[in-house]
Amino acid sequence: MTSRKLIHNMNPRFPNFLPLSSSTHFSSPFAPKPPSVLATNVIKSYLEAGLVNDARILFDEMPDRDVVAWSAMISGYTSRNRPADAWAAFRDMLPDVRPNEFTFSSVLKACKIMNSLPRGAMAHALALRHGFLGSIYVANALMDMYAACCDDMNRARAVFEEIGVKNSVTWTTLIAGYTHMGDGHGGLDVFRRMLLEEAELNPFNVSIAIRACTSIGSQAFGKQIHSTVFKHGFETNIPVMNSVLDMYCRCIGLSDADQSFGEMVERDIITWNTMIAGYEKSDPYKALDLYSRLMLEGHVPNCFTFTSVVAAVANIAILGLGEQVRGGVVRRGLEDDMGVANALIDMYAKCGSIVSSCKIFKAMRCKNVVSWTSMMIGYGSHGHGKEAVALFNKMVESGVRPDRIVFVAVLNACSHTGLVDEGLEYFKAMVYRYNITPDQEIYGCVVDLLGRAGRLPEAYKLIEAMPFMPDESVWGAFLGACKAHKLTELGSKAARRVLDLRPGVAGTYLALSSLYAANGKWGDFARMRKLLKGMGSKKEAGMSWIEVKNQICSFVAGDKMGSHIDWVYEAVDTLGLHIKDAQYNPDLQCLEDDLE
DNA sequence: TTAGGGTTAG
Repeated sequence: MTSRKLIHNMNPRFPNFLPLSSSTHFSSPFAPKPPSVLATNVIKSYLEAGLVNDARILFDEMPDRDVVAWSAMISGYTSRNRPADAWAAFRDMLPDVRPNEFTFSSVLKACKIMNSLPRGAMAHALALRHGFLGSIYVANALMDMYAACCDDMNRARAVFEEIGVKNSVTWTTLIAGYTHMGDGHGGLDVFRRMLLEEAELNPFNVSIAIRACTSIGSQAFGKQIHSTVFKHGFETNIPVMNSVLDMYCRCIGLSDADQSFGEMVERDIITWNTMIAGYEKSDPYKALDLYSRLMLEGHVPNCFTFTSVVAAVANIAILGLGEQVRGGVVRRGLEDDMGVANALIDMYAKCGSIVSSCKIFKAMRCKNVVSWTSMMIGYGSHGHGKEAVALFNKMVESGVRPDRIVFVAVLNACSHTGLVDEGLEYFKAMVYRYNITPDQEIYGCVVDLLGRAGRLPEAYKLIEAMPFMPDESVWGAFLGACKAHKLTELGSKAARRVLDLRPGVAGTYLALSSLYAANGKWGDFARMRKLLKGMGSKKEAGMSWIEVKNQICSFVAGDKMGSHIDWVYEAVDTLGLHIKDAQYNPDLQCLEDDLE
């Protein structure tokens, strides 16, 4: 039966409609239901089936829409991710029908989804006026809304403290509020208080508490809660075990995660996604193996799966493999997902095809700050610094607010393109216009920016003015610049600071020795080399790789690659000729350092 | 006849 036909059958203007007479008694279970109840039931069925517009048509044809019908419609819009329609319906009902606690809990959820504090606060005021703040449903929904819409937990906390008799949802909502905001310690504090007040553990509060442990990297608490999982028999609950797996992947180790994964009797797509994300960086081949296995077991990969699988391919950097995975994305109609598209931009750039990155980026209908950043980093790593900087300006023009990571990208692009003054302007804008507090990474970028351009006194001044102790990455950038510009005095000063922070790092001694060599200080050079030999530790080799027929061949300076080494040196000679053609005199000293 | 909390990415 089509929805229109059904609506006609239900409509009081049609003869087959059940009439509502004053003699009808509703107390008996066999008594006919009033029309509004029947209509609301049909509306609910439509909403459950996802036929939101049909539900609305029927709703609009109802002659007497009571609070239940309105609440069902508002709740339907909210659960079908149409929060603006839910809010509009809420406003429309107010002049005629008095909302109840069901209405408020649904509309507050809509405010949460819209991330709209003004609307949420208005709903709060109305709930107060109508006297529904005593409802635990309304109070919990209010807490949840404030946790999602505010920058801190103060308002959510105030609502929580006002609740006389808290239930398990109250506790879980507050713990989740802190944890999702990034305050895992706050979440765990509430969890501890919950235990002290002898509230019961359940799979909801346990899984969010594990997530809180993961967010603060607490192995001890994480393991402790994992043992609680067994004590309470939650090891068969999939969301709980998914949290446990994620905690092992991020905080403890992949082999432990693997063990728990193997012990799970039942798994869902999130289980597989968690493991794939866990392996994506450290063992991308294993991540791809899991991807194949999940499909063999009958699961359907989703956008989360592909985001991690595409990232794994980016780490392997085989373009052919990337094209295959992209085929899977397109087959499942997921190419419009923002997360997947962002991962594809990064993957293509890392596989060497910046043109494909550009195509994906340009085809995106919606872009977020990650999309712009991925494209900028792609341009930067392909030597197109000016394009990266231009993209930053375009991003700001399009109304996207830059975050700290975008500034890392634009500062790196400026640094590699020699746009020093522009880079300094971006640094100032970051601090004063966007109120982003620079961290070690940002200072490292600015030191690198100034250092590459030879403006080392300014770089040194900046380091001295830092409001916290510079770490080895900041000093490392400075040392690199001293080496490039052959400034021995400043360089050895920087090296001493790096060694104070991280003693025994071979790379620092190596950088220092080449600095001495570049300035003809052979005595100091010999002393450094002797020290290095005595340390017995080696600098981590910088590795290069090339894709040949879908296979990756990696090599380091001085590598013996059998018969292939001749090809490599031939290619290096050709490059050398090109470099000289471009009127550049290559510095071969650095090559010899690496060969030591 | 209408309402609630947890897990995966960038």
